[in-house]
Amino acid sequence: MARKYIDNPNACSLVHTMNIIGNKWKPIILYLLSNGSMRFGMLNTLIPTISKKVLTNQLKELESDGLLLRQSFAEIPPRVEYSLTEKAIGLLPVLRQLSDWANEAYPEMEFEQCRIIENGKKPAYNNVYKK
Amino acid sequence: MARKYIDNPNACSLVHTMNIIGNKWKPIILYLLSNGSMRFGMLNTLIPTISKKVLTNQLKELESDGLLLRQSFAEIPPRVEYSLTEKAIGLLPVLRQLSDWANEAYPEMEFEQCRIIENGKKPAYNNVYKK
DNA sequence: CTGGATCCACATAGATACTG
DNA sequence: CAGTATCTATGTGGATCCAG
Repeated sequence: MARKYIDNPNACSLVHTMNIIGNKWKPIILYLLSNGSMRFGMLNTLIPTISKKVLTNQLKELESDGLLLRQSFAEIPPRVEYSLTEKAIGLLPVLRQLSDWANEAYPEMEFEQCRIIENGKKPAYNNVYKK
Repeated sequence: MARKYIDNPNACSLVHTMNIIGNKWKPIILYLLSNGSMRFGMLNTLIPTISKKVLTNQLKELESDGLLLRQSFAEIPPRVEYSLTEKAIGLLPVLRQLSDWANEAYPEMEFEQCRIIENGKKPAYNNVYKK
């Protein structure tokens, strides 16, 4: 037995982090917003395999966890812009390290050939989004 | 619109990382094994709210993704030891940064009061494991 | 002790249609 | 355009029993 007592604030904050961003879509949403704000429809276009319902839900959760700012403009047609909060911006370097780790640990995956979207068309190899 | 074309090996490797470790239990399993190998039953004791079936499944997936080494000893009663691979060890610093981020971004959570287990008893506040 | 097999409950995802 | 509402399908998790 390795130990009987584990004092692990780190484990619990790690769990908390994973509860917030540890799923299929949220890291990608944060990544896509890292260059600036984006509209709902653009996010949906850039992540072709997500449904509107799920995207809506993910954006709500990210907003309620303080990672996203939602700005709704009273126009016709309506416009909603999503952008990262400071909290989320602080997370970007870590996300970068997570992707760096995958590139090193799984060189055979050849991630450099992977695109989300090219010239407005859906990619032929978006299978990484399908688990 | 922020951009029409996104060249994002980082996004895809990030997705891959999250497919591997981005769920409720796997980061905790990796964290618990960071000090050395551990048996199945000990992991189950240290994560009281996981069922055997799910723990088995998580361990299998981690093993097939090259993060865990599984050593089965032909004894009676049987003994199985799990330990981290080099690949997983390379991930530990990033996991540490993820927990650091949560501590900074959510100071009100007071993770330092959170334990997985104390002196062999189940903790009174393991709610962080229940989403 | 370490699981595998089975059954069941529940939550989530997907598809479709609709609305302000 | 940016969602909501509804229904269904899928799958994941929990509990229990069984096996080597």
